[in-house]
Amino acid sequence: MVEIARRAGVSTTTVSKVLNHRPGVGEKTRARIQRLIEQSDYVQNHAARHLRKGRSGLIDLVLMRLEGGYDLGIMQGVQEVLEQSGYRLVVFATNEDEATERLWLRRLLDQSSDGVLLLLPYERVGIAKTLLEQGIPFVAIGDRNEPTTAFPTIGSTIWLGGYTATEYLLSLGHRRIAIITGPLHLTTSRARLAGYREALEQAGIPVDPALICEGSYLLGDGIRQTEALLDLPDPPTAIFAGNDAQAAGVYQALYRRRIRIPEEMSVIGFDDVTYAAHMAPPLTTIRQPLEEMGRMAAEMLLRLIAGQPLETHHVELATSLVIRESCGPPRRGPLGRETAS
Amino acid sequence: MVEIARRAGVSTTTVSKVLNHRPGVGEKTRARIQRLIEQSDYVQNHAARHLRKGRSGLIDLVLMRLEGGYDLGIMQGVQEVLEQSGYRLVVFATNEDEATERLWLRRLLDQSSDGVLLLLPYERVGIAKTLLEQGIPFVAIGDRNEPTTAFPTIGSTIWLGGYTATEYLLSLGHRRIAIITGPLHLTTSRARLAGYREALEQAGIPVDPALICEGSYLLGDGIRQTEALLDLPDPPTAIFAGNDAQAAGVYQALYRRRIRIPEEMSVIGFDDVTYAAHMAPPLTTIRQPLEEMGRMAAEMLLRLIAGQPLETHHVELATSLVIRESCGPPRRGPLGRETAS
DNA sequence: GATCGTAAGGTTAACGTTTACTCTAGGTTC
DNA sequence: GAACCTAGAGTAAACGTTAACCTTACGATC
Repeated sequence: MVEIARRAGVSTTTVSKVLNHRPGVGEKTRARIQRLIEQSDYVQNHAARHLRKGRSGLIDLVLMRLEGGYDLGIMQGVQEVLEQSGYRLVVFATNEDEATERLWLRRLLDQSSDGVLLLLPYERVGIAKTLLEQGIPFVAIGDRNEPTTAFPTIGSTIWLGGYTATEYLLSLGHRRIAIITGPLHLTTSRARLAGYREALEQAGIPVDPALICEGSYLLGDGIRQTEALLDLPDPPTAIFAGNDAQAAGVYQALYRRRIRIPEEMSVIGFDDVTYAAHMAPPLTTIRQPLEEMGRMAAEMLLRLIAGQPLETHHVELATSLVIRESCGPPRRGPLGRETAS
Repeated sequence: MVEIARRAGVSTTTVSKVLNHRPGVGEKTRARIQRLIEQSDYVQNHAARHLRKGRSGLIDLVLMRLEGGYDLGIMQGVQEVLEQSGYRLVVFATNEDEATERLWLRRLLDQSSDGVLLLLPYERVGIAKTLLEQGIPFVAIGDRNEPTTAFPTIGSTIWLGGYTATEYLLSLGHRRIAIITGPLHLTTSRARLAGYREALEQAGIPVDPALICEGSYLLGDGIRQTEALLDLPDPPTAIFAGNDAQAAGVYQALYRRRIRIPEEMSVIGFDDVTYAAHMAPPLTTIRQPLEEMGRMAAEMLLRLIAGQPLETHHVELATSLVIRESCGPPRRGPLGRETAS
């Protein structure tokens, strides 16, 4: 910069003014400096600007684990917005480890982040509280375990999703519908379950506790719980998986026993991650608009950082039913080990 | 920091020495300052250190697109290493767009990155060249289109993978083996194909050009090309997909026609991404040790940044055959639309 | 023609650290 | 006991940029 100033025969102040599009520079001088800047391969030093202006141009996204489902959809949305805004995205995975969380939090406080996107349904070390105290702008994505208005949140209509999924299965004629939930200490899991119950009750069907299984949103749970369900004396005709990963597990377990989808068993998922459409058969699922959630969260955060007021502190996007090919009318009769042809 | 210095009755210099574990401070003073630091919630300002020391503590990972397959495996490995080292991971997707690439490159030059991991098989704007010129440490992951020794590269034995996959199918008795490659302008795609050819030739089987389809590593290509293959007068008994995403496409196309895997068609993939094991049936595939590649790349980069010499500039990790359930002996007779029972 | 306003540009300090260098006091060596 | 060394601590400059404030000159206004 000094170099440019020298070459233009002006002070660095003037160059800085040009660079930052601030007034106080004559038209001719501005043009001349502008040209010089473009000719040289000068790039503003990030650290110095950061130090001086107090903005790092970085946004942290914290999540538990890079998994390629839910998280990836969100990340794509976030990335899209940030790319345009000039902010850079820092990704951090806590691995659900307390020490790692603490480490990250400590590092965050060095003012190297302008804002944070929290993709954690719950946390161990009071991240939200700390961020609030430190006045670091942040937005939480996905329903938080503690409903709060203290900070902005982006969610989706989970309860309704659970209701819709169940209602859809009912409409196909199913009466014995199993659900494999997420961990029930998470509100978001309980919301799905509540929607499921509500739909059943409205249809006048008693809720059978044997058909409610708890998973932890992992594929393995889908496998395990499906096997348990199949071993029931009166197995369900449809399975509602708490997320698409678990639905993939259901597929796998059914495949093992050579039970066909949807002829012998209907399966519905939740999330509509990228691979849901790619499963065989393509998975019918409740769509959460993940990318859009990511986009909105990023946009809200940017507004927060810019000090602009938010219209609402909690945005809830609509879930929707995506009908593909994994659900059909219930089978008649028991599950045969050999498929009826 | 000033505050701490004041409270300890010393100069900031001394505090700085303590913080950076440098000599020149008495044992007692050091302990006293140490205690004060721990008591206060002081965190070193990132920007100032960055400015002074010239290190940002940031590493950029550039990729074309967040996809959740190959890229995710690598990212996980990278993330793991960086987390421990104290570096933060900045993720950037070029979307294969020239303007976006250029934008990123320009931003990178503001010295806000200590190093770069390049997850691009090819690029539009000479990223590698620029990084080289600017002396920014970087490591390329995955085979580059231009074989080079100018910068360090992490790859895997792709050719051998292609060979092994084909050989495995041959060993099962297949004679008509199709391959759906990646874009043939990429060396890495051609390497798979070359391995395939070699295996066939060694087995004395003529290469049938009709069985070689070009895809672009996307699921859709798997679907499209499989359909083309099935419409052949003499369709193959096995399909070798250039990557697992394409294999998923193959699954989908086969599902549509109710062709069973592996009874009527064997499918083998490439990469062994997370979801390969979760497909139904679980996908037999050539494993690239993605996480390890990510880890190694990150470690090499850190060493580069630290100015330590590298043992080798090109590391090639071994691919391996992961046998799951998508391959079996070839079917006898033609493909029936109705499955033979 | 004196006064004022304004636009263009410069001076200087500051952002929070680190580091090269300096100073001081106390101990060691002959 | 003088010369020298060393450890502990401090001073001040520097990293590259920005912003508050100041200066100058020129034109407009009455």
